[in-house]
Amino acid sequence: MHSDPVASRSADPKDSRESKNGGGPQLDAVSLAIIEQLQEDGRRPYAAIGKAVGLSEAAVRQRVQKLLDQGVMQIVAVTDPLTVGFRRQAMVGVNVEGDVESVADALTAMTECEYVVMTAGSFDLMVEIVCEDDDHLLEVINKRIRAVPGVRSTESFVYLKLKKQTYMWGTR
Amino acid sequence: MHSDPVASRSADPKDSRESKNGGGPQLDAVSLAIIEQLQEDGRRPYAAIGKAVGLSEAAVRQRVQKLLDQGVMQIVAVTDPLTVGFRRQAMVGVNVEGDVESVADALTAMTECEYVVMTAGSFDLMVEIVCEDDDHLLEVINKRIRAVPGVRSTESFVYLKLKKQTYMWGTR
DNA sequence: CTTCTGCTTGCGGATTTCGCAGGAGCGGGG
DNA sequence: CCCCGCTCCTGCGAAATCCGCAAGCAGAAG
Repeated sequence: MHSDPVASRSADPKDSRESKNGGGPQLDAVSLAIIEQLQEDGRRPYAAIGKAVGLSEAAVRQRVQKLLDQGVMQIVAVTDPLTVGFRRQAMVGVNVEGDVESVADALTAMTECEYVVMTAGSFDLMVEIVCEDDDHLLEVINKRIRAVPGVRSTESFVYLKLKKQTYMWGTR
Repeated sequence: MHSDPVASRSADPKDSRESKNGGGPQLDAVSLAIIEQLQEDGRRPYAAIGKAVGLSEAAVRQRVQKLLDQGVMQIVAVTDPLTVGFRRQAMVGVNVEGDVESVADALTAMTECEYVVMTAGSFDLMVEIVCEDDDHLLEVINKRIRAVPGVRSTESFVYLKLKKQTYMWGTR
């Protein structure tokens, strides 16, 4: 099917150039190297980073600040959700009739949706849900997600065990 | 003397039994609050965190260090993979015959697998793949994953657009 | 040629990090 | 009961880092 609503880049009025994915190009090798350093340790001092990538401390500071301001990267603490009290997670595949992007926006607005991605394949959207317990999960999937206009059907994959979760893009 | 923005540690030591899962060193309310601070800004100074959670700078430093050592949390830079040069991503559902965990371990060992989780539902495993281009993705899915002993079948969902990616567990 | 952008060096002061020396609270023996 | 070991917190200097600023330089673009 070619009428897929993938053509967001031309028709979407609020498609700003700073949008998260479409436009984040100009990343040279040095910025890449800086990001790699911060992926190993988000608190590494600027001077140490500068030594590693061949830049002065001030230059690293400026580039990191710009990367942060541009939203290209963020420095945050990440945890295993189970450890912080969220016991039920699930990946939900969603089939949509009509505009996929508007449905995606609606799901993005839900705090329980940690991860929303438009996909090709037998699902139009994949959504990761993080909840506190079974009741919470049930409510989100059956009441909230399926209530979104355009959602045709959903299929749920409840997490049994998280085996791997890394943040090492670019550190290969 | 500090006020008490968060519940005192004497709340209830065995708040709720949970450590059954993949490793839940009981986290009290103060550590939770510290994590929340660092989820907003991974570089926030210890003194500022201490002011927010009602602890001294040194105490915050020790607790953060312990959380890091225990692997409960990590402070890292996260980016949109598209921005750093990985143009093809996919979620892959895997069906397994035999021991699911051994297959999961094999997939975990692959650098291209960013995310591996055992699930209930029509897939036994869900795996997120991050690749540089189409050839790379094709090779990983068709040559490497399907070559793992015990893999019965796979279904791929190629990412078209990443809509949301947050790391705000506990910050609700 | 001029402008603009980005990097470097250098500087000083404010801030933060870090190690270490106590001290308080809490069970478990003797 | 008291002592001991343990854990966690606090306080305090010393060292390192962060941060803003200024002047000079080089390359790219107009």
